[in-house]
Amino acid sequence: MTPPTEKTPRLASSQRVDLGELNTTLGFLLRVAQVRIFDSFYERFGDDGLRPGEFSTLLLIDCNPGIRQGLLAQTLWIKPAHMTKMIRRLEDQALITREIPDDDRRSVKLDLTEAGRAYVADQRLRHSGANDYHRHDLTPTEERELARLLRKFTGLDR
Amino acid sequence: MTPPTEKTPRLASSQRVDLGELNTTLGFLLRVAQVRIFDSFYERFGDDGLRPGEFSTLLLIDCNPGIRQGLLAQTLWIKPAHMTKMIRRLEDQALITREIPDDDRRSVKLDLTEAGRAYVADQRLRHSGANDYHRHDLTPTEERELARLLRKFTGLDR
DNA sequence: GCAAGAAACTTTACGTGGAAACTTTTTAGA
DNA sequence: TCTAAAAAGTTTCCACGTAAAGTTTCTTGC
Repeated sequence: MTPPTEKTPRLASSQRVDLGELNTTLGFLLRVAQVRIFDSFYERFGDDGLRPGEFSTLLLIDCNPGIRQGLLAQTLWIKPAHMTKMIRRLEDQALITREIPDDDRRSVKLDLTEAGRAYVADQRLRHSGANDYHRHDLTPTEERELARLLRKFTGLDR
Repeated sequence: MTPPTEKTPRLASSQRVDLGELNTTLGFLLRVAQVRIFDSFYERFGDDGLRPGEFSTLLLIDCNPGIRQGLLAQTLWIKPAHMTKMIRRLEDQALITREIPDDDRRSVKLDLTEAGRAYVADQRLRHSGANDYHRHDLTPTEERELARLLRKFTGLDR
């Protein structure tokens, strides 16, 4: 979703800046957190050309075979116009198949190919493997709590 | 930072999708949270044409008068090339002033104009005002804890 | 004190994701 | 059943933010 990004230069001993209320502004904190985790993602997966949106798309098709393209887009909060392009890329790489079902010929059903399943299995290992992709200062408990709060904040838990 | 965005259509009773491991994937959760909060931001501030990045930039200049442009960019994780354009826009609106200091004529020092200070004061009220911009299911305690965890996750607390 | 390199932006050109309009298929209403 | 409206994707065009290269000003080593 975000282009592979060059690191923003970060001074070893950056002058002190008063963040003021940004320190407690969720919008700001969420953005910084996302920049950080996306950078980590590209550090690990950038070589493959795999992007966060593609990764989550593949994972979701894997968990929900035959899912309709629109529902996929809604779930991942990806705009339909963008989803169309992403799906085409994945199809070009022969990772997924598109099928127009007879019961509704407007829609598109998606499935992983054999190669797609293998690819997902492989990337999944790299993603959850223990290395510095997940490096941060949170304890495992805090990490789970952060995930819980985010699910509640987003409404994903409902 | 993100363009004003049309709402992704969200079905009232969306079919159930198995999120699988995305349910505990910080990258995914952070992205969804950010989409959500940016949408809220535009709902409230979109009319003014004020964007999240501009808002935080103005806040930071307000708290750190005379801050250098590069340090501002580092702090907000905004790329220098983009910061240049944003600063120009804000200068065109006469909200800030750019000054080339004599002790280092490569750099740029930033300050709010009188109009800028008034504008920030005004928007700050709207931003922290109690209305549905901050609507979510978190309790106040949970919201503070979320902010704390995000600061720790990002390293902003160090 | 002069050249070589670094630092702090700025400019240009581009890629990604989005809004709006379009196509095709399905549903609803008369 | 025939037309109007809605639904699901797709296409086109555009804006935002980035990378890479360029400019000017400092700094450093000789």
